[in-house]
Amino acid sequence: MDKSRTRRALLDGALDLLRDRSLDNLGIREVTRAAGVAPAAFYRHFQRIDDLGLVLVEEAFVTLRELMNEARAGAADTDDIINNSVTVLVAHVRSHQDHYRFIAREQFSPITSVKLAIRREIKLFATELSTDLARLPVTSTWPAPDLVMLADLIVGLMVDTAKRLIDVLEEAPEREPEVVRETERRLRYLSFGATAWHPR
Amino acid sequence: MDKSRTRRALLDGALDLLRDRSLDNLGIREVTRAAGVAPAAFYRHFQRIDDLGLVLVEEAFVTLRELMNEARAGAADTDDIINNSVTVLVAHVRSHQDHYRFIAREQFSPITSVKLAIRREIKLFATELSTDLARLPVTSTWPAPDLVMLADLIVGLMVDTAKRLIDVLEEAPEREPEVVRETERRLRYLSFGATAWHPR
DNA sequence: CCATACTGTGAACAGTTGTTCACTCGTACT
DNA sequence: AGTACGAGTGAACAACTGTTCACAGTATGG
Repeated sequence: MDKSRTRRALLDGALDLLRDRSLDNLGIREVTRAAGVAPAAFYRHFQRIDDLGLVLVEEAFVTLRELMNEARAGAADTDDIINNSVTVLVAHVRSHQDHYRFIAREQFSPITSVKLAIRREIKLFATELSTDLARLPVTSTWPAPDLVMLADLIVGLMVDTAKRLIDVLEEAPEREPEVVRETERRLRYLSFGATAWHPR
Repeated sequence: MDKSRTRRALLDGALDLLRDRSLDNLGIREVTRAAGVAPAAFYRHFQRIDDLGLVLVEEAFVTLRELMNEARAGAADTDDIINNSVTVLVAHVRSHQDHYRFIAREQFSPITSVKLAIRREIKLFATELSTDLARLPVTSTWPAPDLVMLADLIVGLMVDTAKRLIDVLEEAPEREPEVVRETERRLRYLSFGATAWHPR
């Protein structure tokens, strides 16, 4: 009947299974079963499991852009930016756990199309972040490559934090504040580094 | 006949398959086939595929410690340390590609025992690195937590670099120097950061 | 030199997989 | 009102999976 309806059911079912399975090992029959649909129905929406994966990647990064916008909202001095960013990141990871776990895991996926898509999106994300950095007083005079470098370092830290958060959330939730503080420290370290850095 | 002989064959066969498969999706039959051995033989050496994975993790980190020792060998001023470290890392990743790819990929493995083992080893690795950092002039006065933080940042960078290197090596080997230069810059950024950092 | 322990074998098991097929509807458009 | 489209079905296919089993061969130790 409603095409988009079962499509969503397939995506959600897949995302649910991907909680403790890798995309590489995700069976078409499993997904359709989780979606409450006949196996053959899968092919009305995707050709292969890879396509399903690509859609999930796209979805995940849509939420990442949401994150960016939220974080940009309250911008004061550097320290506030850091604390605010981390708070927003934590809240976001918490409410989109499945998507974050998925991209963290499939970042090195043997399914090349998915791996490449994720890498491309992360690169894009870092570029956007670097244009934001260009507006800050400390880094406003830096040339583009240096901005990208710093943005890459920050994004790497974010990915790492997301990974830690997911683990902590499902294993020892009471240790969450600890992760938050750790991340803020590291981020502060990176931003202090900017004051000592001589760009070329 | 020779027990350790087939055991190695199984490990090597697995490592070979893991080039474009995730551990989660690695079949026992596949492994025995790659090792040229009957399926049932697998159970003489490992109970489940997880155990095989744990052995591979251990092997990978043995080579990582080799790396550490090699890198420690030629230590001069900070700039030399950076260049030397990166050179050694590159050489090492090149000659142990399969192991590095494996740990990079399974760092987020759905197979929890393997994931935990990797995380534990990385943590240990960072701790060792931090005691090395304590010997450097810039960081000698830092308290332990700050040293660990910096070590974590560096290790994170190394993992990231290993990942990039593997991709570059099998997709566009001519761009290797580019990755090397990029990594040196980032590492230098992190070390410059140390001069501006106020530990507490 | 014999007996014991143990690695590797090949057959068998029931279960699951991806993919195709002709099919039945319900929907939307003419 | 009727028709053409296409989403979802259920059965069928051969191929593969993990695991067990009794057995064969060989090395080791008494």
